[in-house]
Amino acid sequence: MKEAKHKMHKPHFIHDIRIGIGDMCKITGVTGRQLRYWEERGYIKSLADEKNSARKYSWEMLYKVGSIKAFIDEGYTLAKAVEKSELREKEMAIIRKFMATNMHRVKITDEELLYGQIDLGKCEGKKIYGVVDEAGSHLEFGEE
DNA sequence: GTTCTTACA
DNA sequence: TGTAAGTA
Repeated sequence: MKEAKHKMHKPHFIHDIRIGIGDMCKITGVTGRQLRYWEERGYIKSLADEKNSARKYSWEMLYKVGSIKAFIDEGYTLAKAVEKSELREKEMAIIRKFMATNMHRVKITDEELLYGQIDLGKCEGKKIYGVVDEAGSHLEFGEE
């Protein structure tokens, strides 16, 4: 009961989404020919449908295909696009881990422009804030 | 109608 | 990578 804790998703969660190749093409703009080739090269994976041999894709693959497609549209070759996509996903995983522990609170300063102040905790006694505003984004010390 | 594999341009 | 052919 406890080992499955992280797998206990409700049916409607995105992790249980299964997308057919047709929808994958419409959503990402990648052709079926490309999807089969990418899979053949080991860049992406698909789940074989129980009944026929039709492919089914997970939410993770939908995201990955979209990511690869974006890099290809930027001019990267398929191999480079996959490399960039996988690297970025790992970087994001690390960022999520960090934020899960260090992002104590986000104060929204402008809902329209999406500006805010992220409480990143303390470092050597000083409060640290990640600030996103009209100037872009930067770090600030909190006053104490 | 959709998807699959194979093969050719 | 696009497309055509013949299936399931």
